[in-house]
Amino acid sequence: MTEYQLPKAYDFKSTEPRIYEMWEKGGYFQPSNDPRKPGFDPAKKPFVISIPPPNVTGELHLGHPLFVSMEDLMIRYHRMKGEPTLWVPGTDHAGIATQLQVEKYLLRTEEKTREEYTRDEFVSRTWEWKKRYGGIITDQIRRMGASCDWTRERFTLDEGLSRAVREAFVRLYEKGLIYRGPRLINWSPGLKTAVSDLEVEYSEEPGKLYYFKYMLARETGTGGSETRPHKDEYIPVATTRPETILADTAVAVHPDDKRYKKFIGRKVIVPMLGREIPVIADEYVTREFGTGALKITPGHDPNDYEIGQRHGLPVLSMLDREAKVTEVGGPYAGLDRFACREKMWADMQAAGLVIREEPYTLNVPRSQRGGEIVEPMISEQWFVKIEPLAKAALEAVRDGRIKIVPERFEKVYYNWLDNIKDWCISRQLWWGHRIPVWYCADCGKQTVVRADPSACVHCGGKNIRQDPDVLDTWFSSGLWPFSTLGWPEETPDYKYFYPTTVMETGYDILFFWVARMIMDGLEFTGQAPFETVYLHGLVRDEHGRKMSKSYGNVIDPLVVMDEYGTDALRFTLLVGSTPGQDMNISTKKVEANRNFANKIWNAGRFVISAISALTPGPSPKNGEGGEWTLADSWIWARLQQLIRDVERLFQAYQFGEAGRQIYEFFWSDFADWYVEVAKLQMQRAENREQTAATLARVLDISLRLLHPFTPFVTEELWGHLRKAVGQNAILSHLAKDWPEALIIAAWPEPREPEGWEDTKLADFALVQEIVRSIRNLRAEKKVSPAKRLPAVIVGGAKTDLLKEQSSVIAALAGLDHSQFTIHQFLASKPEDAIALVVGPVEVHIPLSGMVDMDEERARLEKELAGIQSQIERLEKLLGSDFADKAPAPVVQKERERLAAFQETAGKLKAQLG
RNA sequence: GGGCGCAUAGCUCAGUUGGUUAGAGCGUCUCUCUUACACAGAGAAGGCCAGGGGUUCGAGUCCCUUUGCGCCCA
Repeated sequence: MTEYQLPKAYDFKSTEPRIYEMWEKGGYFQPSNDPRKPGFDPAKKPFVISIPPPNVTGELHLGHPLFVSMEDLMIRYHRMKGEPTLWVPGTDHAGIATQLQVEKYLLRTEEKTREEYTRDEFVSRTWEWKKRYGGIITDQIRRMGASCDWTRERFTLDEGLSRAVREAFVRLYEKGLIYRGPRLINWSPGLKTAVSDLEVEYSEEPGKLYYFKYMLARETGTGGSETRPHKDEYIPVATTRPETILADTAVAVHPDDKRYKKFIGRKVIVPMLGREIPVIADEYVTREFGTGALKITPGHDPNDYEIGQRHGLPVLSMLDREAKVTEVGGPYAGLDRFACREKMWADMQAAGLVIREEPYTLNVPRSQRGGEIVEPMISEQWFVKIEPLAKAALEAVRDGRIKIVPERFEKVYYNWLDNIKDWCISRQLWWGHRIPVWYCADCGKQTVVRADPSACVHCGGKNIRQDPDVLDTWFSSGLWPFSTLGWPEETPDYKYFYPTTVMETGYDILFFWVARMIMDGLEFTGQAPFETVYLHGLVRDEHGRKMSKSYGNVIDPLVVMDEYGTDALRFTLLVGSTPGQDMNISTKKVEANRNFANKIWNAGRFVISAISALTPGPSPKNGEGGEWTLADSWIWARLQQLIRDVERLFQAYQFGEAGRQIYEFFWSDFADWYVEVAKLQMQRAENREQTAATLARVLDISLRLLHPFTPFVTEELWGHLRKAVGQNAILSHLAKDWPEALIIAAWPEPREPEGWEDTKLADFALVQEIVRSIRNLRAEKKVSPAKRLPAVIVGGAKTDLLKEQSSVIAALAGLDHSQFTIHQFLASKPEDAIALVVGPVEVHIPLSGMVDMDEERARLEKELAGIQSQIERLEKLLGSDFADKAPAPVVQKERERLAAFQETAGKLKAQLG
């Protein structure tokens, strides 16, 4: 018989790496039904998640542990259910972020800027960098306990995925869904690249509204006009960006605006430049805003661009790629955009064109990456014509092929897709998938092909040059659920594992990513890429603030894991969250859950020691061991209840609630009550065997239920339990179906109640109530915990039950066996005793010398008053329409409660009387 | 401007087919190192579930509305 000497506290530091290695080496992360292996059965439905690929540059922040915990939870649950389970890991090349990071790195190490390298050199440096640092994030994900199949790990820039990108681009191009052209896009002057609408964030900032005069051009008799301002005639105009005046091509007023109606069709003169531009009428103009007249700059404002399109206005670009003024700006050419603003305004002031300026809150477009102010400007870029894709994506959610959890995000999704604009997919970067378009210098046509061409497909000319731009990273991410499985090849993985089952990610990338995956999935594979989208909330600090470095409230998950262990962090994230809702996290919570892990550990130690203590001796009574005790039945009934609840909650994606219930059960029912009773039962030879068996069974099932939440401590402990049970001559039969590791142990399946449960639950609850009320009294009367108290219990109808449970009550409440009696009735109440009434039961505690009769009377009266008010409430309730209209069982329950209160009241009155 | 979320104990949050004077963790107060655990055990205090109206026999839960905070889209 092995003696188990488990440490007093759970040591996660030495456990976690060892357990993870065991899992990974054991091949448990690979699907049980693998199309790459013999004996594969294509008929079995797999459960598949593809990881939201983290940026290869990124280091772990709290968003990662959240999704890792969620997905690992789902994966482990389904794996334990025996389903073939695949979680595909990988990373994303994160074009802009990585390029910036590498540029910084090269500047630091080699003191060279990107431009000092050739493109090929730079890209190969970036690959080197990726090889060196790209594993950091995946190692961190491993540390979280992620059970993903690392043999299937992918990277968006690897060969297969690049082929997928190429295929997708060419297909869209051939279908006419990709086009190139000058359009108004968001330009990031610092990064010198276009960014998509989604990559721009708007922030409210204090600024100014500038009012100035648009002088009307003098009208000449011949109907023309000359560029000399009319003396007094002007249109007052307000703008937040005076420098853009340089690219104005019209002034617009509302067609019904009495103030300006007369000017419509005339010309005004662009300040400082003297160009003449028309006054046009457009209903877009809000008469109430500013002066009611709007300057139109189609080249630098999205709304103006549209108006310009409507009116056929010319488009001028007054800024270049570095946001310096172009020759359009005449005397201002070469100035920086902000310097130009100041100089313009000063010059206009001098020219008498300024009316006034006033403070104004601006909505400043800033780059999501780096935060610099983004300029809307005209640029030649590649776009995806999104409407047909969006329509299909809308339909897939509308008709239920894809379900979004929580449901309210479906509305957000619809709203976004209904108003979607074409997607700008080209980026002026070096790191990424290069656009597969070659321009022919001979015939001027484009060659767009799957394999790199050596000649123009139109004229055969060799003089071709590939487009220098790369694709938006999200273009490749959108293909992720199927490109990672081999698409466009019909690989065995793709055929079996696609479509995937759940897409789990944060609601903040519903548009960026989820919507695009759905569009791409439908377009390229003809299928929705997943059945369910589960969206989690964002992690904030303990007071609900966004975590940010400047705030100094960032919680580093690695530090947290070092201090409290991975399981504690996982459990905190899982239990503290509700679908789609942001969660606040604090190390206090993690600490509390570290304590829970320790609780699991110690309860386990106790169970294992109980099992080890069970030696085959002279058989007490019969070979089967004793009958189940009340506590045995109770804990078993509670456990079965728990299994049913957990199953229901898992089905509804209520993982947090499921975790909380398991926690409650394990700590409050199993550890606090059952284990305490079990200590007593273990002392009695006739109960010993089935007690140890119950401890082992309940712990086993609890560990299984907990495993998806806290995989490390449960795996470690379960290993010890398995060994202890397996080595035990009496109990080894319990473990005969247990596999070699918990990660693949069977998930506890819910079963229907058998009918005996309610009575046992109620009976044990009564025992608990009695124990609690005695403990309460002890605390109130400051009775030393060591002191054994005498007691007389009057059990009435419950006498048999209480007699049977007398040793449990005595042990848990600290009663003195030799002075503890249970009676059905009692003719006269004990002298000098305190009376406790617990439902139908009276407990008398003789406390000689400690009973103050007045105080005692007051206590009983107070209790009676409380009961009386309950009785009144229930009598009123049962006398109302409630009795007729509420469902019978509900009414019945209340009647029973009333009866119980009345009984208690009667007993209390008897005490007082 | 449109949409969404949140408001429950001192703090952070649960509470999903509406079932009857509301739960947890942390914090606070009292006891206890009782042979699984002081990362613990026992006990206690603490809430007109943001305000108002409605539906219902019954509302923290459903509907309307007001206020405050937050987010998304334009």
